[in-house]
Amino acid sequence: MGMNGITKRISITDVARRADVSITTVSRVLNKVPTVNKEIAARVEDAITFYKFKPNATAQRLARGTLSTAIGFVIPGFPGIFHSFYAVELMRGIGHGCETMRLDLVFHITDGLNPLRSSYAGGLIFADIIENRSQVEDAIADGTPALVLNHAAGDLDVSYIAVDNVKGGAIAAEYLISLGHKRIATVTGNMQTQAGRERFEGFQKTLMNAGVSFETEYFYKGDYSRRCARLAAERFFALDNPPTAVFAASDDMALEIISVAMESGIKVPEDISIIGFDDNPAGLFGPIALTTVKQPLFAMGEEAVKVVGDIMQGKTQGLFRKVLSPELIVRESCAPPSS
Amino acid sequence: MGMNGITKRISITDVARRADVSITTVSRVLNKVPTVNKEIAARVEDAITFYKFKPNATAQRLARGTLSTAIGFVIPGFPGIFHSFYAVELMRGIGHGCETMRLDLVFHITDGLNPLRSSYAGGLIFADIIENRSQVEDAIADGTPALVLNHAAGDLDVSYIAVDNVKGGAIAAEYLISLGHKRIATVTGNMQTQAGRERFEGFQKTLMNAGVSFETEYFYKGDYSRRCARLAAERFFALDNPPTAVFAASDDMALEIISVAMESGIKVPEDISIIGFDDNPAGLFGPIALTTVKQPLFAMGEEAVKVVGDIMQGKTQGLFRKVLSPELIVRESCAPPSS
DNA sequence: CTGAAAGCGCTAACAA
DNA sequence: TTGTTAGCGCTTTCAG
Repeated sequence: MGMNGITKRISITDVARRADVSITTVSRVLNKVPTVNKEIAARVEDAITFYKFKPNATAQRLARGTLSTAIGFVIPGFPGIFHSFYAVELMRGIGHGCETMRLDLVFHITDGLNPLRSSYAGGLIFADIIENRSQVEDAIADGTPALVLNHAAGDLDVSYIAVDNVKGGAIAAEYLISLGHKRIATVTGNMQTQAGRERFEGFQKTLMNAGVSFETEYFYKGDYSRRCARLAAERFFALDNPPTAVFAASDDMALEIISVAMESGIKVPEDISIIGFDDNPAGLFGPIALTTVKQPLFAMGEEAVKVVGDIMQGKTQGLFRKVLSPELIVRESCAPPSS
Repeated sequence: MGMNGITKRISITDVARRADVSITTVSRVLNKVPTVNKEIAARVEDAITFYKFKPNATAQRLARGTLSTAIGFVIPGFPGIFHSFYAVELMRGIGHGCETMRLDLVFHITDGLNPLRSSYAGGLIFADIIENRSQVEDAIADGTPALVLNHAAGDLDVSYIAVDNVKGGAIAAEYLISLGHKRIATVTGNMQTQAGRERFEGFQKTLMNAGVSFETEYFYKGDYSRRCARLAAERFFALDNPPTAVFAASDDMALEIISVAMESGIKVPEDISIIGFDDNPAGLFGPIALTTVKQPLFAMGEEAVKVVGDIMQGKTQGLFRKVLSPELIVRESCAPPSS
């Protein structure tokens, strides 16, 4: 039970007084400058532990002139963002990057409307641009190093690391077509996201180019969530002419579709092929290993930190832009159509 | 294409010079002190936008004497932590709490071994204590306001908000017993966590007290993940004398067990009852709504911020300890045994 | 090897 | 209403 009382915060001066040295010397032992007399150093150490003294990090930064060592990670706070494999992988990558670069990681879950309270941050990483374009613009305006993930914001003067989602959608479609499918359905991602729109675009174009017709009844507008996927699956399966394959814009959705299929006695991949997007390890378990399109989320997050960190530290300048290629991962959930 | 060149960081002095006023006046308009002459204020504003001046947050803090306004959230970095509904709900609650208290949220994903680089933080919230007990002890030692979530750390001089997990396990067992089940299995959570151990303890004790025998073949040591749950389910279902009910220490696991059951043609709840833990909304979708034991994760996170924030701001002192009660949520996945 | 002194960029009395 | 003057707590020359 800690004793109470208004304990005034102790500072380097108190320590210096108690050790009977100057504050400079205390500062030296704090910073492990080797040229301090052993005995004096010991005395200082004692005083430090006596007072449980912890240097004021703010004052240190100001004196050292080190501008903020924190990176802000801004994520649109729409419900469910956290529950997506996408956001979580990004976080892990960013967390890891910050750990290795010794940067602090500050989270900002935002509605996108209020201007970010971002004064603490030396750099900003945006998880995507959804309704928060103005925040990105603010960052650009006041010169804060910023990078946008998973959204090739070519119209803004900002760095980004994105994935070629058009290609991703095309890869899925091509694979399904190559297997011989003609009746191919899709559940899209959230169409507010560039990724969602582009995956669908690549998918649809590829179908057209291959001369595979795309019925509107094979289209379901989703939002990456399992819930939507279930609804979509139920609708697809009830069709007079059900699809023989479906492309889901996230693995979570693909997995849910498999569940619905099994519940209805529809066999995967014999009766229906399912391909996902993400390469979520959850796809490895379950009844059949999921065929999917992989995107390197963790690596993106990690690289984002490196880029922004380097700009913050003045090692780099200018815009950094990179578009990564997604990759087909063939497992067990797709096969040629039987009907 | 930004012009390059070593642009020296501009400070309040530059702005003052350009607006031809004292830095105090600039400071005033920065802080929206109302007593500034309109015209002068406008001149200052101009200078500010001209230079794209942003006050140095570090210097502001030092001058204002406001100790850190950041709360650190420390989560053990074991693989999969992020993928659990548990961690994610906590995060949401904490994120929300910080937003309303206007505190910054700094994440620390830690292996538990290295002493936290936590100088930035005015307070710390620990997601649990797993292998990072020493970090909690450090915080206590240097007087950083700290709170542990989901772990009643009575042996440490620290605040906590926990859930009565013994009771949670008991609630699940009681319900199953009341339905008439005699062959009840369980997949536990990670036994490194207090929650995992206590849930099992409450479950087992209740069975014993009710005179329901508990076979070791009905026990599977899990880790909250779907993967373990699948393995457990496969083992349970293959038993000569399979259980008629199973208690899973997380909804994720419960959901996976339902999947395995359906794949094997076992009907839920007719052939087997399943009860989970968490009240994960995912349990609402899927083929049958999941019966579960609810714990108020979001609220815990939110309250934790309030507690730590108040201590940081000197509004409160002393230890705060609270144990919340879990609650039975009856839905469709449990029924009396048929055999 | 140690200490005095001058800031880091800003805020906050206190005067004017 | 505005400016002068001290600091906030620490680091860092520069002498000694």
